[in-house]
Amino acid sequence: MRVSRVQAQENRQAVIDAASRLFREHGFDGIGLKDLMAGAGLTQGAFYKQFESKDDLAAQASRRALESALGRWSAAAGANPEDPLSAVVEFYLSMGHCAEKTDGCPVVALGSDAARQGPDVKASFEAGIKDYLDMMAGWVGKPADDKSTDDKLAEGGEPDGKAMAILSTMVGAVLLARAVNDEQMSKRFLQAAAESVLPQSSTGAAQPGRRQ
Amino acid sequence: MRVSRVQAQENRQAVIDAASRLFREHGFDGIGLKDLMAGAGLTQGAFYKQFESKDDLAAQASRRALESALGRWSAAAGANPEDPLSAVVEFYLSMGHCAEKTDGCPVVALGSDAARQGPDVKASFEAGIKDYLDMMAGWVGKPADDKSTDDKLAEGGEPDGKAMAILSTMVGAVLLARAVNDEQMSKRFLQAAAESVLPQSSTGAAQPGRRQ
DNA sequence: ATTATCTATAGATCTATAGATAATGC
DNA sequence: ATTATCTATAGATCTATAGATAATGC
Repeated sequence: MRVSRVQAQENRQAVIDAASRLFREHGFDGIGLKDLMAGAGLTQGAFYKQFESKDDLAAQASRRALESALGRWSAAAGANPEDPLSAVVEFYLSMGHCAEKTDGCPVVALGSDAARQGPDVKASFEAGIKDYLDMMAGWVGKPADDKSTDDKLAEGGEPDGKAMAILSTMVGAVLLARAVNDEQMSKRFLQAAAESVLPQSSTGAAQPGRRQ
Repeated sequence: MRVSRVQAQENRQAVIDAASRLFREHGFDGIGLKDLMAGAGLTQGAFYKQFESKDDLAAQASRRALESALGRWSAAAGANPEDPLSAVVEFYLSMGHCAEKTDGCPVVALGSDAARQGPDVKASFEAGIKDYLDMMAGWVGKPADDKSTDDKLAEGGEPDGKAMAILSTMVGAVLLARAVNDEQMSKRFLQAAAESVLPQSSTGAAQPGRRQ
């Protein structure tokens, strides 16, 4: 039954990957160790050789989820280097992302839950959120600033307030859009948020004010 | 052991009140029927004479939490009739509200959870969110519009996009502020959001850019 | 007679641990 | 010899139900 050390490391990564999706789908309290391990094709008994506790896995999986989300931002931005912010906003504030709880933004899927977790999970979110902000900082406001959010906070200075406000609007809009039954209302939230953070351009979605 | 019908109705309301706070504190999956009933001084056995299921209570408690939150908006707005939006924003985007998970905004405390719930819970959130938007609609944009968000959606028209964007920013900022360990970062999120939704005025919080 | 609440319990599930197994790694 | 995973289980907790109790409401 024993596997090689290399295989054991691969198993560990597979559990973290599966958990990063399963937690987003069901919440930290909505899924048990048995199903988390089954998500990687293992049984519950192998859990405690790999992780200290469920909380430990929650922290690892949160970090993984945020990293994966940042990768999608990166991909969206790379597909439109002329206007990366618009590209990210268009993807993030879409009905597709709104419906995609399992693979979508972990801040929306687990933000309310994270607020109730211990410092390890919050540390994962904090690091991931700083990565979001650092990426956005290159797209809004003063373009020649390459300090990280961490550096700015350490200096007692300002992290990019504009990036923080835009991220808040995006996260809040998807959270609200997912909390209601009315799909039309969800669309309006996404559209209103997109118009608010990209005031100059049309948002690609249904034209505001147009009827058919 | 039996109590009067009047008392039974009071007990029911007490359970809903307690649950509206306990669910915000622990999440829908983070607290059981025993503790929910104990929150109103009752035992678990009385639950199913009062509610159909835990999901049923979740929907009732969500409605109650949203109503209570709207009451606090109303109170904040009434305390400053000259500028009700600023009054609400100042209260909502404060570190006090950020720390106050149990009695704070249910969209922030339970939004991620609500997205995973059934249509009854989402209906409670939808109704409460529409109430938020209707209240804000009087403070932003065209002032002479007294149509409800429901009426606007029914006509296929626009609910107030500005109100939706502001609400998204406020909700997202508190969600993000609560998901990180670093208190300084939390403050920055609240401040950045306040500056974004109230661009003209100073925000009462620490002066941006000032050091000591 | 009805019924709101109580105690008690069924049956499932949860986190965490214990001991067996079989393949790795020395 | 070590150890990653397995099966099995302890002990707690979960939702939901059953039956007892005692006060209400007719």
